[in-house]
Amino acid sequence: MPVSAAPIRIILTEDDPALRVHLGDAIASEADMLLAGSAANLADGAALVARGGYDVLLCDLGLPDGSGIDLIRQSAQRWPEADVLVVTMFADQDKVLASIMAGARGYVLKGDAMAEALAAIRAVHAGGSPISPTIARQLLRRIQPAPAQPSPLSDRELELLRLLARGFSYAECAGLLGLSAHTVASHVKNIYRKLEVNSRAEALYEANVLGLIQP
Amino acid sequence: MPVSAAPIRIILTEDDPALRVHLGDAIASEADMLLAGSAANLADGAALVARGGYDVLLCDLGLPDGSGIDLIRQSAQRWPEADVLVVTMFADQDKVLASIMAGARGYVLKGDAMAEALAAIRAVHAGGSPISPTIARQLLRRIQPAPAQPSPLSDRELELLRLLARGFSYAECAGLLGLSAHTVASHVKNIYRKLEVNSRAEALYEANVLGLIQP
DNA sequence: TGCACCATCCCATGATCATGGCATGACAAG
DNA sequence: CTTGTCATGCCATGATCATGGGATGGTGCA
Repeated sequence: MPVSAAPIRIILTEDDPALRVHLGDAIASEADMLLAGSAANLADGAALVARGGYDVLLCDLGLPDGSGIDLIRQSAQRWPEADVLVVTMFADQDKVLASIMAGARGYVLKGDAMAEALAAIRAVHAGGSPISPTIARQLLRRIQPAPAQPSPLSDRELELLRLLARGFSYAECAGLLGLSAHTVASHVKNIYRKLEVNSRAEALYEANVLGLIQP
Repeated sequence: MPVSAAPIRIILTEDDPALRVHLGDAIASEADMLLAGSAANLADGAALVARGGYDVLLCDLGLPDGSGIDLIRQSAQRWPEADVLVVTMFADQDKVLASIMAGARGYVLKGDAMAEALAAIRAVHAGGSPISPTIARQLLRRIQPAPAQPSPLSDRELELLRLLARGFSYAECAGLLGLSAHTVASHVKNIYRKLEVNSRAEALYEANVLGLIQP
């Protein structure tokens, strides 16, 4: 008979006492879960995070002494293997997104049945990210390449710009492209004119803003 | 009595004849959907895409004359407002991810009930991205910041590096930071020594690789 | 106490950059 | 034919950068 898996150790930061107790009780009554800590504010939550020893952090955002997003960030930095679920309201899509950008891997909706919350905990611990298609769509917007703008630069100019971005001197670029250094300088003049800049760093910054080269 | 909404115009690229007909029939029999075109290979699919006039592209990946990923890319570039769903097998998680990176907004699983496919079409058309928590997790890995490496640079050095990245001269940086230009040059020497580089562009490149500054 | 790092500042100087000006030939579009 | 772009190439020159060398005072650690 194999030994049972270790319970999911959960810490909870939630300032609403009723919800904190309700969630805490629900977790404590699950055989595969363990309530490893509970906090009512950011400072106490931060102490729990600093101490470690948890698999999942449930984190409310509106805390009396600060934003739960900071706590999410701390957890993600300090314990990147630990999962974080935001405890939030349905209307708070922007906040969910901000939390995800800070390191959360899903959310638990206030007002949902406890069974939903427990399922989200199990899902995130199992390596998933329980998010809605709407949130997923917002995420896709952040990772899918934008439709290409027509580039103001010619292919040759882009080729040279990539070398400049690596830090090669004109002479080195010339060698790499099989040109004269004078030609490189001529291309640079054209590139800077088109991008309306006056230095390499400015050009690289602008090219990055315009999506012309990979950052 | 309000007029009914326009049907979802769907084009389909799928080389398996049985599945193409099956999907096509399912779509055509839905009151809110319209099969706007059907192709059995990449070239015909590309012609459908080029013609436009569709809201959702259903796209198989393994086509006899090339990869459906190219078609997805074309659709995303040419018609960024159109939605794309990959037609794929459950085991093809890597391909789903690659498709999503190319511009798809969800997937339809071969072998699933038609009702699932139709639901996915409606979901994506309604602005969602119907993806599993596992796929979502993989996506999060791409957008969430990696745990910060300890930076070799001091805060002051980082502050200066950000200004250098914008293209400010030493004199300008000095003015902005309330320092002497000599001090700026001294900081630059330290920055370049720590990053083991010899020019601003090299420093910026390296800083970007190390995640020290935002690209 | 000694050492390293941080932050600040300075000098001197060679190397590189940036840019105005010039040129040629090829190609495409009106 | 004219014009503009692209790709290539050159000259001259002032501005800026990069860097070796030097300095001070403050802080933290062994």
